[in-house]
Amino acid sequence: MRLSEFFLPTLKENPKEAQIASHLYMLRAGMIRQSSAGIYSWLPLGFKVLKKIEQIVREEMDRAGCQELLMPTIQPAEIWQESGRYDDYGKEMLRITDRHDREMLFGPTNEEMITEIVRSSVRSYKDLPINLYHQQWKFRDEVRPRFGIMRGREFLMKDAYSFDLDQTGAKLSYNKMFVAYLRTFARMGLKAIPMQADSGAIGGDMSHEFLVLADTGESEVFCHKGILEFDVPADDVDYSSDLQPIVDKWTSLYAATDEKADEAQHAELGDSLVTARGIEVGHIFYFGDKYSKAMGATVAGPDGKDVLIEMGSYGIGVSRLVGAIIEASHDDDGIVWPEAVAPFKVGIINLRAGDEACDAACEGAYAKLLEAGVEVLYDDRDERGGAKFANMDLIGLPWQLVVGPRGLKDGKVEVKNRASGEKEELPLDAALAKLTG
RNA sequence: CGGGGAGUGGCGCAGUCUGGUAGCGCACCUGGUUUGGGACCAGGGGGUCGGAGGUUCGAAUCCUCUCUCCCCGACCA
Repeated sequence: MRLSEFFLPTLKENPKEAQIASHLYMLRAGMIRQSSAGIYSWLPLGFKVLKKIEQIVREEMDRAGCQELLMPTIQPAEIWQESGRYDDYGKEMLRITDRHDREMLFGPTNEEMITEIVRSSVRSYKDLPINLYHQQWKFRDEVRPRFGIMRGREFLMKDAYSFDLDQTGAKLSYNKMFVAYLRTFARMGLKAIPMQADSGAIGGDMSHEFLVLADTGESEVFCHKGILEFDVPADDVDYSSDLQPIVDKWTSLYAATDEKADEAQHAELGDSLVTARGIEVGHIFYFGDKYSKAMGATVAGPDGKDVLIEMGSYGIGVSRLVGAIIEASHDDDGIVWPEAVAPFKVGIINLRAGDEACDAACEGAYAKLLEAGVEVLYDDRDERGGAKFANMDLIGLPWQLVVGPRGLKDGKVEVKNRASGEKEELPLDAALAKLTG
C-alpha cells in the first residue's frame, strides 16, 4: 500500500477525550473514529489489526476443535424471556421494537440463541460433544462507556459455547478452551494470566478470567512470579489428549484479581508476589444446565432417557484486544505492534520523494517486498523526513526501511526495529533479505 | 445512576463576566524556497458559535428549555 493512496487520517495533536494510551494512539494513528459514546467506526488501519486478531482467534478455536458459525446481532425477546434473563438484564440491554410491534433486542451475548439452535437440532448424545463459536458484534448499553474501544458499548466478541453429555465431558471441553486461550493470547505477543473468577451459582473451579498484564491496566492483579515464566503449549498440542496437567500447572500458583485477592497468601508469598495491572480479555466458564434446563435443551442418553445438556461459554474481547495490545506495547512515540497483529510488517520511508535515486530504490524495495508476500506500507508522500519518521513511529509498524540520499550515496539504506529502536545501515539487498527472512 | 466539566472551521483553544455581528495555533489549498527526526515565506479557502425558544435596535455573549460529549464514583467482555 502506498501511503499517498491510503486512507490514514493521523493526528499530530492529542484529542482531549483520550485518557489512556490505547485510546489516544488509536485516534491519533487514524485507526478508529468515534461515532457516539462507546461506538466507533474502524478505519482501514484499525480494521486491519482487528482482522488479524480475529484470524488468530479463529485459527486457535478451530485448532481446538470448535466450529465457526454466525448468529445475528438482533435477537427476538422470546428466547430471553424463556431463560428468564429478559427482565434480569435491565437497561444494559438495548431493546428494539420492529414494525410489527415485536420485541427484539441487540444481543449482548448469545447463550439463549445458541441453546435454541442446538436444542432444535441435536437429539442424541451421539451428537455431542460440540463446541460452536462466532465472532460477532455485541451491544451492551453501558452507563458509562470509556477508554475508547476498551470499554465501548458496541464491541466485537468471540463467544464459544460447549455442549456435553455430562460434567466429565464439560470439563474436557473447558480444558480445551483453557489451553486454546493460553495459545491465542501468546500468539498476539501478550502475557495473559488465567485467574480464578467467580463461578456463580454452579460453584467449583471451572471459571477463569484471562488478564493481560499492562502497566495501564484497569484493575490491580496479583500473582506468583513463577506464572510469568510458564511455557505456553506449542502449536502441536494434542487437544484429544489429557490436558488436565497443563491446566493444573497454570492454576497451581497463586493468581488473583483485586476482588479475589487474599492478603494471607500475599504475606506468605513475600518476594515471589508480583503486583501488576491487568486488562480482562477473556473469560471462560462452565455453567452446567442453567440454560438447557430453562430452555429445555436435552438429548437422549445411551439409556434412551433424556438428559439436560451440560454447557459452558467462552468469551474473548476481540475489539478490546486491539486496545489491550497497545496498552501492553507502546512508548512515547506511539504504538509498537507485535508482528503477529501489525497492520503492516514493514514501512518504507522515502526521505526524498522526487529524487530519482531514492524513488528508484524505494519502488524496487516496495515491489520486491510485495512479491515476497510481505505486507508493506510505502510512505511515498512529498513530506519532510521528520514528519515521516514521527508518523511511522506513531503507527508502530515493526520494521522501518529508511531510504535517503545520504545513505544511498554509499549504496546503503537503514533498517530500524520499532520495538528496540535498533538501527542498522546496510545495502538494499541485504536489507530486503533481512525483511523477507 | 449520583457528582463535576465542556459544546465556537477537521483537531486544540481564545472570545462569554463588562451584548455591537468571530479570532489564534495546527491541519488544508496555491506559489516559491527547502528536505536524515513533525521546515520557512507569501497568498488563500473554510465556522454563524450543539439545538429550540425568549430578552434586546442588536446575542457566541443575558434568560429558559433541551440534546450531546467528557471526567470521578458505583457497574461491566
